[in-house]
Amino acid sequence: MFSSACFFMILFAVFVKLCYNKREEIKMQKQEYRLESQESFHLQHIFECGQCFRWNCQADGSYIGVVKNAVIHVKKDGEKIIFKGKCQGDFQSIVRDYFDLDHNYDHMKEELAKVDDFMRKSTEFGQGIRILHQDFWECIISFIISANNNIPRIKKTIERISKEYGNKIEFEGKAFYTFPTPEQLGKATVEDLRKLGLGFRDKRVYETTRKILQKEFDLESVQNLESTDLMREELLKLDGVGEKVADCILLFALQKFDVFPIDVWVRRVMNELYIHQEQEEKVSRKVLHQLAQEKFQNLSGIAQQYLFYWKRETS
DNA sequence: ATGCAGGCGCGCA
DNA sequence: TGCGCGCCTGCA
Repeated sequence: MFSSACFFMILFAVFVKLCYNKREEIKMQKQEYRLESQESFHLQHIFECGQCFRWNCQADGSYIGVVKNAVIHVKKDGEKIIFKGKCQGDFQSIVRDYFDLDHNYDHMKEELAKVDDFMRKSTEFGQGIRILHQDFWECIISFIISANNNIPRIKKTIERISKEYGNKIEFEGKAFYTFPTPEQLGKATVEDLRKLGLGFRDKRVYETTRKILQKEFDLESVQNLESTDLMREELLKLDGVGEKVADCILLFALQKFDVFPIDVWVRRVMNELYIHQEQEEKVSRKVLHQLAQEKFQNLSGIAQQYLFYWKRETS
């Protein structure tokens, strides 16, 4: 009698546990979108210029990544670009928005090339770069994780978070996982995050998620603030978001092309080209921001991407 | 093996 | 306001 009661209790506990772990199943459709040609669109330039963490190169040089609730496989065939994917909603508009296809990069490169010879060279070198229009929430968490970290490890960590807390999508015979929503990530404790390899960033991610869930930081209203400075000010209130991370979020999620994120590489290249000082670390952020503003003006963020990619790939 | 990687937050002047 | 330092972890 007692043991059978025990048995049912255990069964019930297992059932509850299963329900708790069960994740939302989403109705997905396979889709395709083709472009006959597109200015400034080189896969390696786009995905390896350090702006994103969820794209992986395939054996044939194509890339697969997860964007919001979609899996996208993008491949170039000469001038043609073929996007295949699985998503809910309009695939074409997801692709056009994410790959920022309605901005003219040729025009921006022309403007930057006029600045000086360095910019002419770096825009030629990274000729196929585009600034991806990334999800605000995902971008916040991803760049908090990027602090004092390297790209392979950042990618691994984000992958683990998605696998643990996101939704599964089957595509081309493989499993992919969406980046968790704030609600989904909110299930993780600091200890859970530590186990996923976030290191000392665990508390920062936990605290930022909490602030967002409790609307101490409202994702919608911050995006609708009237100036970039006000948005930055709000971002800086988040745990783990300093100037560099805030600027990356503004550039990569909110398309603030005039924002100039300064990391060690950009510091290095700016010093090498424009400052010529032995102790590069000593040049203050303020001076570098002023310099960028003077030279690149409203295209500072774009310029940063070309410089970064150029420096990374040639040194 | 020790240092370092796409910083941040803290304590201290 | 502006510095210096410690920090998880994995990889060279």
